[in-house]
Amino acid sequence: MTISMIVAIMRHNKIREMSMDSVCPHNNTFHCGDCRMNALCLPLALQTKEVERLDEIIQRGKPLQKDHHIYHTGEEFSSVFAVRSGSIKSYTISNSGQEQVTGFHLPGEIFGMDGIGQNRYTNSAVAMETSSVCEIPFNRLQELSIAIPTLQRHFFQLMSLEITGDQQLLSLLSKNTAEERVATLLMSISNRNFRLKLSATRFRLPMSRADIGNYLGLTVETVSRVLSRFQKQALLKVDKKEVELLNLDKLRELAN
Amino acid sequence: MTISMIVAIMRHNKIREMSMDSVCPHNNTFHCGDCRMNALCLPLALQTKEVERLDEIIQRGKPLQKDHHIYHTGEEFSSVFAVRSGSIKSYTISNSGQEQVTGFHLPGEIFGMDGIGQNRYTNSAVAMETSSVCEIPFNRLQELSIAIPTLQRHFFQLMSLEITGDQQLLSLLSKNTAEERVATLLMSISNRNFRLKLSATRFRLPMSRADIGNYLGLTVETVSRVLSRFQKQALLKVDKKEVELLNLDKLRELAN
DNA sequence: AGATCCACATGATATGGGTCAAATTTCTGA
DNA sequence: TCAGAAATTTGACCCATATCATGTGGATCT
Repeated sequence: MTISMIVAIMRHNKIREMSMDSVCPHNNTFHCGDCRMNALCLPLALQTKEVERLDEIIQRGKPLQKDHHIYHTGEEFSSVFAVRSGSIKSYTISNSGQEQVTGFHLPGEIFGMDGIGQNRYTNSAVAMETSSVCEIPFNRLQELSIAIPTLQRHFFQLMSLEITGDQQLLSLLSKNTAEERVATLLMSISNRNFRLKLSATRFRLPMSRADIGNYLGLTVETVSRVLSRFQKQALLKVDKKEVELLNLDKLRELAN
Repeated sequence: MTISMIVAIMRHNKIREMSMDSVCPHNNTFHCGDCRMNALCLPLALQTKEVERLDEIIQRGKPLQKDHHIYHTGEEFSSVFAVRSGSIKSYTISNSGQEQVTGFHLPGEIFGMDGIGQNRYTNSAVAMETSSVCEIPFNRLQELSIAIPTLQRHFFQLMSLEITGDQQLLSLLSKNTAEERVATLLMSISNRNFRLKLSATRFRLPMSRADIGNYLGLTVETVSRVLSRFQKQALLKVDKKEVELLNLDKLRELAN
């Protein structure tokens, strides 16, 4: 028995396990209507009947282990994805061959929209921890958008928000110091956790220091030093990936 | 006669002139079908009949003088715009109160999509020279997208391309040197000029050095020094805003 | 349990581009 | 056409962050 066979079996078992875990008792499928995320995710702004139609096209609960890819740069685009649990990292390989982290995706967030423009993904997407995602075939979503104008509008909005988010990040990288950048990322995660009804002050960073640095245009060393400095100033406490924000006001001020 | 009156008259004459210049002989309106840009702009990928329907909703040829704004940050979103002639700059005011240039728009390009997400423009848009733009009311465009799925798809693609473009810029800012950044911008403008069937090697930079620096996350001084250095290395010739690219290979290599 | 590896932390040093200053050129308005 | 303002260039110096080096603790494999 080869290693790849073992991996395949493990993967298969994992899929079973995760599916069971989220299954609707009577018919073995899981619905957007039942998902914890439905107030934040695509169903947002849809009516019950419409959610049911969206439900039909979504392939739910794809489970993924840490470091497993959802798609790679250059692969043919077919779907966008919603994070159901865990966390996903998007990145490209820049012209000069280095990785560039372009985003971190938390539950309820949609990713993969970069693939629409050229009909292939420009980013790769990888699970930063055990995660599950819903797959939304884009052709079906387009059709449905014609039938449900609210959905079309909502999706235009999502893409627009991605644009403005990237532009804010541009501004951050081009005008702000290392401390401001790190504080901004911490506040962003804090706010997104709050939206998820999780603690805004105590959470686990799903990404490595290297990913943080890459995303913020800094080196690992700088990220590490900034976190140490923040801890010394009692702005927060870090222990490995666990963070506790102690002085939200000051951090918010840094993040501005 | 006051200055503002003279300006008003000049402006009026300018409007007349611009309108006349692009007027359809029989009914005093200008159509997408006749526009030089129609192979690059929104009508791309539409059939003749469909272009006529798009035509009906577009307000064409809004003329603008240098430094006139099309919209400001925070204003209610209503339309996206296409550049017909001239060039437009998008920028936001960052949290810390400084200007952040987020894009330069050349003829055939669409801008204003940042407003969709929050129903207000997050950027301001200003003419960098005498320009004209077509206004596309977004509600009408959405309706039309339902009737013409090709248009819906095309618009999704446009937005996705804006996302990937911003992400490439992120990578540029976070990983590349001043020389690489400037070379990348020059090659970008060169390529876009080529697409417009203009010279790829000799053109006028519509933006100031300050705008270039701001866009690329550099100071004016650095931009100026890089251009001088490039000239010393015979990669190009700059005379004020006129540029002639002399060594495309080397510049392309820097831009990678 | 020991060996290996990897993420993270921290110190020492180097440097690209920022900052400040000043000269020069170009634009603008009367 | 001229004066003042604005944009650009260039030089000198400095600093935030990169780079290089080394150490430490925790995880993984055998």
